[in-house]
Amino acid sequence: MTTTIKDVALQAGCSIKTVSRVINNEPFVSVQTREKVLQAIETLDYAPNFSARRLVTRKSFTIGILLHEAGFYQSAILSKMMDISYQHDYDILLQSYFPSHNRSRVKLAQLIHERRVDGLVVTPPCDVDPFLRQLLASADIPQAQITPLNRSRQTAFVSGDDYQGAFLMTEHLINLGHNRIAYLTGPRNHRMSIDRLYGYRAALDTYAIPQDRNLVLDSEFTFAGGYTAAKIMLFSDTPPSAIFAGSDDAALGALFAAQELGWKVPEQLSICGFNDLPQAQQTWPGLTTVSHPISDIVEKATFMLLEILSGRPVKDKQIILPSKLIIRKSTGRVFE
Amino acid sequence: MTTTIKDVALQAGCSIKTVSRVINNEPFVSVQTREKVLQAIETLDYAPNFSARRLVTRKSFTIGILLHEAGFYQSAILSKMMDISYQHDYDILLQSYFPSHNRSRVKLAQLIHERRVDGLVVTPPCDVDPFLRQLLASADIPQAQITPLNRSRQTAFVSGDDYQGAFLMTEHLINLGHNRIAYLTGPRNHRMSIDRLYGYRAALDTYAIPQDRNLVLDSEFTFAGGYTAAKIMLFSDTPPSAIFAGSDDAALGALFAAQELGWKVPEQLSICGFNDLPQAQQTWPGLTTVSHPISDIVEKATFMLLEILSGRPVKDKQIILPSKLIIRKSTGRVFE
DNA sequence: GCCACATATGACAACGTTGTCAATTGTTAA
DNA sequence: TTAACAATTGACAACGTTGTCATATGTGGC
Repeated sequence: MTTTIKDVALQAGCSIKTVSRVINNEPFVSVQTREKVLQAIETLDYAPNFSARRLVTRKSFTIGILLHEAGFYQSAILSKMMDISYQHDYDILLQSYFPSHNRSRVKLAQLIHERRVDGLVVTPPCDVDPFLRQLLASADIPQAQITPLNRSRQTAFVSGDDYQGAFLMTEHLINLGHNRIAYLTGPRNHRMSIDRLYGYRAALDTYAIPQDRNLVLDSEFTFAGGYTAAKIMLFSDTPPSAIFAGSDDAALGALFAAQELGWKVPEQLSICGFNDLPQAQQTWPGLTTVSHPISDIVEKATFMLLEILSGRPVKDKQIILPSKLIIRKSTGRVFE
Repeated sequence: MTTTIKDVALQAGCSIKTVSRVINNEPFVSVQTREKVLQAIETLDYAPNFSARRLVTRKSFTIGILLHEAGFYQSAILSKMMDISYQHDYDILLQSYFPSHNRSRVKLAQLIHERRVDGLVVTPPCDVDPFLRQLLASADIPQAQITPLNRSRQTAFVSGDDYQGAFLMTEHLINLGHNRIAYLTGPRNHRMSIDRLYGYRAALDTYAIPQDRNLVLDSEFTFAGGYTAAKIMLFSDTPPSAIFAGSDDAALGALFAAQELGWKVPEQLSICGFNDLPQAQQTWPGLTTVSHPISDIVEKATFMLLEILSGRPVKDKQIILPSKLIIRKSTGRVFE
């Protein structure tokens, strides 16, 4: 039998309501009484029952995090979220979401409906699923999105600046003397993939470098995608002198392909990516990339959600953080 | 106002208890009544309130997962756990644990005390902390450990075979002609680190290769640890012809160091690791390593926990899964 | 000495479910 | 026909909190 608030009240010689007041730091409890209650709590090793508390307050003190897959990007997100919620006494509930998977949708709808979570942090690429977007839009639950697919909605989000990052990177390559720069895209329905493509194109235009359709290859933001795309590029009659992959995963795949084929990086071929995953600096040569400040992004998004949950007004609900160039060893001057 | 069981009862023209019976699939409800109730649930879009249900059943239908850090290993664990709990209708609660961090301990104790989770999956390296071990041992809560530090206790666990894996790897190197094989350890208080060291030594003994103390270097199971240790080794007067790192992270660090110093892998130096992380095959040259079947381990551990939770007897509570050699390009014949 | 008002406390009703147990109905065996 | 028993149903009390409201108790101003 676990100890309840009644036991504490009995021990402290007061009513359960007074104990409740002490627990919740409510005013109007005399110092002596408070002391007695705290003493009793200590003695009895009492802890309030969350289910009861939740039942009556209609809050769960839990943040749900919607995850599609569990990769590096996601673990970086989780890591930061754990820190923040740890400090704010919120629990974190993991909820997997498989796009276009009916059971998944039903489960999420239940989660929201039953208020098992007070708020939701949505991670990419969950929101590629139109059903999910609709569900979230119509659901009456506080939410914050991390680098969402679609920015037109009214929901709160925090994102990196994909356009600017890609511009910077392309500019960096141009400054190194490259004028045949290949770009490996991600899925065309990912906003970030398109934004990066536009940034790449804008930089080319700015420096008056003609666009070459053959240098833009539709791919996936994965190791395998980058690997395959790079091989296609490198086997072509007029290979590029630099490959800019839209994600680090793809860049690592491209790097692997190049090394497998015996190309020297960066002497014969420059390769760069986007995101600055931990692997980017653990590979040889270190990968030049664009930092995507995921830790900041998650921190801001989670904090935003907590603010919304606590009822405080949030002034800026849509934040885009600037990108930064991270130059390592995988890019270099063009070698004639 | 959300719909409750009362609304459903009213709509279906029966008592709340009968509705409860239908929800919980209890017997002794006539087909007609069940039908009416289901109809009402459908119409009203009703979902039971978890807090109320938890309060009365004293169960939370939630599995807690204790994590120290959120790295790759951990995200592999989460990924699998999400799958399984998804299928079994359990929620997953993330709980961070920072060893020798007092607040962390208090929070965990509360979590258990308040029964916010029905059971706990403990991931490494949380249990290096003696306080945690004591807390878990004295806590009356079902738990399953993943590759625990200490196997002497009565708790359920699933682990890989570290000794055998290291033996196989060392044997592989010996068969390639190596007789100066360095081994980079992990922390000495990690059982797995020691087990792997013993496996390495046993293989040397089996093939009558003299042990050389200078070839065993105390390190960390991290990229930085492997990097530093490899540099020390490679700068020595009598460098090894092969470096066996006790973890893939360390092996990747060693590989980076070797490449930075201009050593050709595997022509001049063989490098191998342990765990078969995804990066192991995304680096060039691909890393020879020992598979640590983390997915199976987590599946078995989680399943075990669910069995315990459901009250079914678990026959084998301590499982050690065999390791397997994964040969890639980072190891080769000794080059004279 | 008394009123007004802030401080301090408790009795009791929620919250929405499941568990207990009694009551009703239907069915089978003697 | 009736006893025995299974199937079906519901009334009501938990579960352990917090919210509401009423009731003390002190305290300062007149």
